[in-house]
Amino acid sequence: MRDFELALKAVGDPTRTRILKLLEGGGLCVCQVQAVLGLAPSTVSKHLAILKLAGLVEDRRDGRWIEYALTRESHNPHAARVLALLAGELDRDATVVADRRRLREIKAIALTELCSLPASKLPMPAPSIRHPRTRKERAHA
Amino acid sequence: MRDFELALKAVGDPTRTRILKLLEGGGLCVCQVQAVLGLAPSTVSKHLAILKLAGLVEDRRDGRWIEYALTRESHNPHAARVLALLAGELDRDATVVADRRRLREIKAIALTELCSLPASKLPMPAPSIRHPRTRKERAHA
DNA sequence: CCGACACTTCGCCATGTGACGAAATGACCA
DNA sequence: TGGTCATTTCGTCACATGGCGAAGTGTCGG
Repeated sequence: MRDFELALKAVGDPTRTRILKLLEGGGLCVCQVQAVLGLAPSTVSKHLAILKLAGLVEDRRDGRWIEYALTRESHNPHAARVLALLAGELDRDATVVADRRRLREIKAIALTELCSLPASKLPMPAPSIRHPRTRKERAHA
Repeated sequence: MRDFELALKAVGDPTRTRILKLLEGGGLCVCQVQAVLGLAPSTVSKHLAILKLAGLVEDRRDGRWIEYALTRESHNPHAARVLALLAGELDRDATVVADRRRLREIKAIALTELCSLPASKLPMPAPSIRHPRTRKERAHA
């Protein structure tokens, strides 16, 4: 039951759902995911770690980058069915569609220059989902 | 996406998973679910409300009792597929099996006397999952 | 009507979670 | 070897969540 819970909790978060839907198009490195979502690298990394722990995703070092992809053979027996469920859902969802469009634009940028770009230079501002106030904003209030 | 998130978050909690697996055997009233899980009535009620909001479950007043059952036609378009996923999972899970056994014993008791029984008189102590300390226990510490 | 009873709502507490920035890690290149 | 850069880890904060008991709601039987 624990494995099932892990997998469902993993997909149950909207940010992670977005990541998984992105990965349906093939493996991506962290900085690409980050560029699409517009979140801090540490945040993206944590989400990927959770997905990995749940057995939905596996990582592979590729030189300086680490590529994440949907698992083919998971250590979690429930993972395949959960991924299959997701594969049939949300393909018309506004956020998912926007994310895919944004991903296409980002894939056009070489990895070597992608990560050094400031967020403001990326194609379209990132659509964030739910933001507790940042440290700076808090200080201002 | 919100609907999908709601449905997945709903199933992602182990207590609610247990409830849904119980309901696969047919509709139940709150007190029956409560007797199986061994949780406070208010807790069970809250979980059922969450499942209902997610469109996984519907309720029907039956005199003094309220019967909950898995939805046939949900207001949530994702509900059916999530329930279908669940239907194929966890049938060998230890907790689920124990819950079903316990449910059979509880169904043998008439509703009229079930709710008035103290928890200690029910067949087998309830297997609870994760318990923060109760108010009383806290006071004692 | 009024008490009993099934259930829900409310308020509270402890713990979990998702966001961030700063510091640590680990791989490449000069 | 030392610097740079992608990624992870750590510490912190605001908010969400799951549990409980007490009080409220609504239905039946007397």
